[in-house]
Amino acid sequence: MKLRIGRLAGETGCHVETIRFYERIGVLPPAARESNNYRVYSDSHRRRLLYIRRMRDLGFSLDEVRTLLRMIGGDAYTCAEVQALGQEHLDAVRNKIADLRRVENALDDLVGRCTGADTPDCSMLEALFEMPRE
Amino acid sequence: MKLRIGRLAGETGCHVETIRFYERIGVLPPAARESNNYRVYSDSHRRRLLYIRRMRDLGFSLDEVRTLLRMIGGDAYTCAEVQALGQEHLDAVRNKIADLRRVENALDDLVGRCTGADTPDCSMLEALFEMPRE
DNA sequence: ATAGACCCTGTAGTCACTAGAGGGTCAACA
DNA sequence: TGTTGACCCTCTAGTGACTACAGGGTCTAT
Ligand SMILES: [Zn+2]
Ligand SMILES: [Zn+2]
Ligand SMILES: [Zn+2]
Ligand SMILES: [Zn+2]
Repeated sequence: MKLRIGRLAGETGCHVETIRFYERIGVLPPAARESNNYRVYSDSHRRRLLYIRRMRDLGFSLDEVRTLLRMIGGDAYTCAEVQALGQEHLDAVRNKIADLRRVENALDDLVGRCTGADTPDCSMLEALFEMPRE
Repeated sequence: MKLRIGRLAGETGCHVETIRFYERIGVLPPAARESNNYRVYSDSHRRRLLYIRRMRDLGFSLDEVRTLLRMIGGDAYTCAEVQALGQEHLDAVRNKIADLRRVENALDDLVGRCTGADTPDCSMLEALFEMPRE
């Protein structure tokens, strides 16, 4: 029921420092304190932290997390707004994947030129020198 | 032949500040100076900068760039070493792509749950609250 | 009494830039 | 001649999302 920061970290799979960091920047509400000034957490904190971590796992920025938390907290949101936010982020992820695939192809091509020999002439390096930009 | 920082930036597609930054951290050798203290660049600087930018476009870190520049400069490298560096980076890129595709699938699933209605009940948010981690 | 596992605050470091303050230099134009 | 504007300079601080100390306090067990 009540747990200290180390146990909360263990149960949510994130570092103690990260929890304190989230409190400092305001995405987690301040924890209650024991008489020795140790933080104590309840189940609602644990749920909220898990929620934050799941959003972070999906690549949402802390700003986006804050936005969604505000929407939920105030109950002043619509499914359409949430969907728009999700779709926008999904588009960003897809763009990043496309970028990385272009990089992957270029790199694959470059590495493929290497003979792997123990000599100081490397066609990958030469190709890099002559490659056009962008 | 001789060009100032603004023109070098224009020709290489990078910002003036970035060039000064590269000089400060030592990936670009210090430029010569005019009597008014303005930096002057020659063709070898331009080639080196283009080379750096191409590596950065491929996602190599500045540390990796430094390593490769050192190898080339000293001529004390083998094709096999270069290939290993390239392959390692390619593997990292592929891992990142795989991560992002998992994220893409999860997000696609979540966004697909939304009805897009103007009401404050959203199955994406609910699913997020119940999702397992990792 | 002392070791070890916790906890606290506060600051600084990471990466690769980017932005800004506060100034100097130079050519052209009125 | 004065002034506008495009350049250039240095130095510092900010970005995101943590992470790593430094330098302490607290609590339990041996
Ligand atoms: Zn996003
Ligand atoms: Zn090679
Ligand atoms: Zn790499
Ligand atoms: Zn919805």
